[in-house]
Amino acid sequence: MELRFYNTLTNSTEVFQPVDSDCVRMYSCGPTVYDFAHIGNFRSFLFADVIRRTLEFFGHKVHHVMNITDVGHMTDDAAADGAGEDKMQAAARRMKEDKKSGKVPEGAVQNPDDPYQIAKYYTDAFLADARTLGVKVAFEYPENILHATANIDSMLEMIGQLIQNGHAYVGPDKVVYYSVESFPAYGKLSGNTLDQLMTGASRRISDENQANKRHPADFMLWKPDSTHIMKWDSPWGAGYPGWHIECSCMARKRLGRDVIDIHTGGEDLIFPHHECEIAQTCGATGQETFSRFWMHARFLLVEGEKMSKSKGNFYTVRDVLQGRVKDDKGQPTGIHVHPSVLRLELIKSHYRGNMNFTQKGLVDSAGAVKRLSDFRAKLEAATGGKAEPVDLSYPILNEFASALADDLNVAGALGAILPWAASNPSDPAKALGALNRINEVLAVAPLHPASEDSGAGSGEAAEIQALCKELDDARKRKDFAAADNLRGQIQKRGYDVKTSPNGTVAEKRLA
RNA sequence: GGGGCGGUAGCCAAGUGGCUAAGGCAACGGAUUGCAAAUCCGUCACGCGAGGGUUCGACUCCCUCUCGCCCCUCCA
Repeated sequence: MELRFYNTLTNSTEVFQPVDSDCVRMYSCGPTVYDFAHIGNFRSFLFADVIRRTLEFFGHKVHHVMNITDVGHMTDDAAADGAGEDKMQAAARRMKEDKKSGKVPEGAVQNPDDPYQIAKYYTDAFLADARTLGVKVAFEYPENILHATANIDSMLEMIGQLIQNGHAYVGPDKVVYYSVESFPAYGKLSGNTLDQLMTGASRRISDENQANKRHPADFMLWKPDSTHIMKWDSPWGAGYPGWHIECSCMARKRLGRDVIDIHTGGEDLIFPHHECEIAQTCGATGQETFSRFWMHARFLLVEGEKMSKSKGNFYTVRDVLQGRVKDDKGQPTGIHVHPSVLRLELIKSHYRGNMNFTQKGLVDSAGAVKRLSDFRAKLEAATGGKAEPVDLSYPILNEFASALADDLNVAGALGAILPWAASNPSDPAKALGALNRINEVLAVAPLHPASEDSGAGSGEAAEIQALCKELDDARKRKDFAAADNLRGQIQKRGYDVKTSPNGTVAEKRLA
């Protein structure tokens, strides 16, 4: 089956073919580790995960690499926003407050003034969240998730190559800049052209800083700064690297190719980040192409609005999982969300449209996850767990695959399998085989055990069971008022109450 | 101002130049139930942001407008 992806580089949907047929090499822009990653970040990471899993579904071997930005970049290279505080310093300040208030566990970060400790704290949190949500590459740390600070050498090497190739220069301020005019293709990815950028509407670039550059769009590769919180020796003085260079270097180094297959990120990274990466890599390698495909996920909205801390709709993964999503009255629901539910919620709509994250959507996704899980349980019961492998000629699998092959149409794929998951297949062993393959991509059923929810406490489970027993007793003696009351109590604690042949059963709600 | 993406029922969300515009949720009717839940059966867009144009025929192609989102500053 032909795989087609929308390529930001050409603004069109193209048939995907790897450069080398042995393996697809893809790189995803990962998180900065100055704070917890939020669900918008994870929409992008999960989008990359779905690409990877889809490629694997179609039989490709995939080498997926992601970066962790732990260099203490300034909030702005040119201090144009007035603050100009180093992000790592800001994190340190926040960390000290959080330690005082007990938000950071005792001993988690010994010394907040050590940027590596802060980076480690948030890196660990990111990896934990990513694994909880089934992001495959997170299980390949540290081989395929690379720290920028561990790769300064290759950045220095690439900067040297760029100077040598005439793509970079040392400005009067001793800063090493990339010369965008030396790279004619600059702007191809984003559609921006140099003259348009020059007259850019933002006007937030300081004149002082611009005076040192040959062109206003020239960007920093290395900044000598002996006062910076994180600094390394270099031929251009002790300092730190520009933001864009790490991805160019680490993709090349770890993937072992000058030209890779797929590069992913959020839509905001198209310009300047990815544009600059292309200029750097191609400037250094002399190739015309850095990545054949550039794929970008649109932004996530929360209840129809931009996510922002001031609006109170800013959620981390753990906020959602631990029931801190607010309902329409602005109160936390208190209902723990199963990771599979959040995963599905964040991947279920097309990546090229804005996604609206809502409490209602979460409940919706919980229903879908439950249906798929119940379906699996039914098939396993019917077959004793013995699945028969099926190929793409199996009708449902074919529909599922066709949708995915068409620019990652997850919603279309779900449209095919959800009614199927409510049916009674005549060949349960084959159906189970199909479900297994489908789940390689979706990874939502069975519910993976990495759930923090599983620690709900055996005490609670026993209590709920006792309440169910009481309920059954009440029903037996036809004390329906008491029964209704007990049912209400159980429901209030986040369980669905069901009547089964073996008496009342309570199931924890998934969202 | 420039570059890019999107607007499909109460909500989420596919899709196609021409059979009856997927699927899910919600809602409604029925079976079932002490009542519910779960489950099962059924109903639910004469319409695809607005207006033009091309066409035998467009929601799908073209133009204009409009709304939303991202970027031109760090940001998934």
